[in-house]
Amino acid sequence: MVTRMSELFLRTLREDPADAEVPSHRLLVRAGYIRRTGPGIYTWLPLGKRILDTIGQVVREEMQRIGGQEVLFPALLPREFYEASGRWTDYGDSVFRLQDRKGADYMLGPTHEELFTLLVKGEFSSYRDYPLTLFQIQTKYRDEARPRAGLLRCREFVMKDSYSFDLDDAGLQKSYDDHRVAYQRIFERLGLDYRIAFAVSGAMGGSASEEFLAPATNGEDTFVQCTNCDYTANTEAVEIAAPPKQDPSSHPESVVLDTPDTPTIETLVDRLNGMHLDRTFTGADTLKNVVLKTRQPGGKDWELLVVGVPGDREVDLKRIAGQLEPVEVEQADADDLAGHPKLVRGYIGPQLLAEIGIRYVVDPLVVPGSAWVTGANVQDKHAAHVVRGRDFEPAGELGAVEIRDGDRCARCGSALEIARGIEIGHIFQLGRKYADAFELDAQGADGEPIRITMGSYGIGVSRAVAAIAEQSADDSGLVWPASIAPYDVHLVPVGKAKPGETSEQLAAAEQLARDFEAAGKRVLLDDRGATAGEKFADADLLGMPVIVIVGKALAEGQVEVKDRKSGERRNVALDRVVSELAS
RNA sequence: CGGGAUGUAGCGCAGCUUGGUAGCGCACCUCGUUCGGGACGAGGGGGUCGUGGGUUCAAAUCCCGCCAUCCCGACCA
Repeated sequence: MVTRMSELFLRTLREDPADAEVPSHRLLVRAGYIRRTGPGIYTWLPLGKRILDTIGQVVREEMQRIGGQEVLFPALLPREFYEASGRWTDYGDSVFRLQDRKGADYMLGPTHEELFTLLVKGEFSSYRDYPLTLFQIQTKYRDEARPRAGLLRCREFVMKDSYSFDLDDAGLQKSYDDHRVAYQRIFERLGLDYRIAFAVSGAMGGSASEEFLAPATNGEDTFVQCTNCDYTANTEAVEIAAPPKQDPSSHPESVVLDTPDTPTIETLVDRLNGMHLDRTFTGADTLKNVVLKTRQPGGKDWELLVVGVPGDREVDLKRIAGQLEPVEVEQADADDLAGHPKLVRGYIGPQLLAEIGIRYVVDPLVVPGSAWVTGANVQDKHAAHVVRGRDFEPAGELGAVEIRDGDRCARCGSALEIARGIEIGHIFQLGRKYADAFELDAQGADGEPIRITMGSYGIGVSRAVAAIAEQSADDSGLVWPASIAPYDVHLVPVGKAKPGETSEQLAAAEQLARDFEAAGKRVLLDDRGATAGEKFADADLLGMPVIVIVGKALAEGQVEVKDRKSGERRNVALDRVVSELAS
C-alpha cells in the first residue's frame, strides 16, 4: 500500500498550537494526526485514524486470543438501564444527559457494565453457557470537569471495555488472570513502558483491581514503586511498612502537661522543647487526631470518624476515600464538632473516644505499644506517654498518611519512590455487584440458580495513542514503534528535476514504493514539490520508524536509510534496500 | 466550583494605553529563480476584530453585561 503525500489530507504546522502544553498534544496536532473540535473533543485525521485503528486491532487480536467475543453497543442509552444500578444518579455531572423529542431521558454511555449484564441475562440461562467474555471497542462519553492535555483526558474517547461472566470465584480469578496476561501482551506490542499497580476499585465497585500505568512526567496518576522489589501501587492503594511493635509496659505512666496555646503540631513541639524535659521532641513524637465524617452510600446522616496519624505526617483524604469506598468521607467542619462538646479542638486525644462513642482508627504507623504525646481532651493540655494498647485501643487500622518519597516498602523494606504515570488500562474483579442488581443467574445442573460473578476490564485506546507519543517523542517530532506506525517506510526523494520532467530521484522512489508494496510494506511517499529541508522536517515530525532518502547517493546506486528513533543513517544499495528492510 | 489568563484570517501573533474604516509571520494561489535540513523575489485571495448593549460624528480600541476557551487547583474508570 502506497500513500502519496501530494494527495494525502494533511497539513503540518510549523508552530505549536497555543492551547497545547504537553508533547503528545502539541506534536499530534502539529503533525496533522488530530484536530481539536471542542474542549476535550478531537477529530481524527487520516494519519491519526490509522494509528487508532492499528491499536484497536492489536487490542482486538489479544482479546480474541483469550476467547473474547466482540460486540458493539450504542453510545446513546436510555435512562432505564442505569436506574437499577443507581448510576443514573451516582454519575452526577460527569455523564452527558439528553432528552428525545418526547422528553424521555437518555445518556451517552460513560461505561457499559449495565448493558453487558442485561444483554447476557437476556440471552443465556444455563450454567453450560459460562464462562463468557465479551468486549467492544467503542466511543465513551464523560463530561469531565476539566478536560486537559489533548488526548490524555478527553470528554469523548475510544475505549476497549470487556466483561467476564463466571459461575464461581475461581472462574473469575481465571478470567482476571487471562486479561492480565492479554494486557501485558497488548502493551508490549504497543511498545509502551508500563507498570502494573495495585489500585482501588473506585466507582466501579468490587474488590481486586490493578492499574496499568505508563510512566510519564505528564501523567495524571501518582503511583508508588519500590526501588528494590517489583511492588507498585497507586497512591490510593499503597501500603507502607510500619516500625516494629513495642511492649506497652516499656513506657512510663502517662502524664498530663500544661501546654497553653498549642493547637497545632508545630506550636506543641516548640512548647515541649521549651519545657526542659529530658529529651527533644519532633512532630514524629506526637499523635495527630484528625476528625473526619463518613456517610453510607445513599445515606443521609454523617458519622464522625477520628483518624490518628504521626504528627509529622499529612492525612491523604483521597487515599482514605479509596479504601472506604463506597462509603463517602469528608473532613469534618466546625458544625460537625459542635454536637460533641467533649472534642476539644486542637487538643483531641484518643484516650476518651471509645467512651464517648466516636469511632477511632489509626494509621498502621501508629504501631501497637507505641507511645505518643497527644491531646488530653482538655483545653491547653496534652498528655505524654500515651500508649496504644494501654491508654487507648483503636477500633482498627486505616492507611491514612500521605505517602512520601522514601517511605518503606511493605514487602521488602526498601525505599519507595513516587512517580507519575498515565492510566492506560484497568482491570477489576467486580464480583456480584451488577449480577445482584440485575439478578443475573444461571440455572445449575441441580436446577438451582447460580449467581454470576463478573469482571470488568478497560483499555483507553485513544489515550494509548497519546501515552505512546508521550513516551517516545523527541524534540523534532513523533517517533512511532514499528508495530503501530501508520506506515512502515517514509520515502523521501530529494533532487532537482529538469523543467517539465520527473526527477530521477522521484522516479526511483516511485519504483521503490512499488517494490516495498509488493513486499507487504506500507509506504508513505513524499512526492510533493517541497524543498529537501521541508521534507526532512516533516518526515521527522510525522515519526515513521524508517525514513528512506532517495537523493544524492542515487548516482552511485544507493539510498540513505535513517532510523527515526536512533537518528542513525547509512547508505544501502538501491537494489538491496527492499529485501533488507522487509526481512 | 475557586484562582489566573485569553478571545483579531486556517494556525501563531501585533494593534487597544492616546477612538479615525485592520496589520505581520506561517499556510494557501500565480509567475520566475532555487533544490540535502522548514529557500528567495514579485504579485494575489482570505477577517461578523467572541457576543449583546452603551458612549461618540466615528469603536478592534472606552464603559457595562453575557458567552467561550486555555492554564493551575478542587473533582474525576
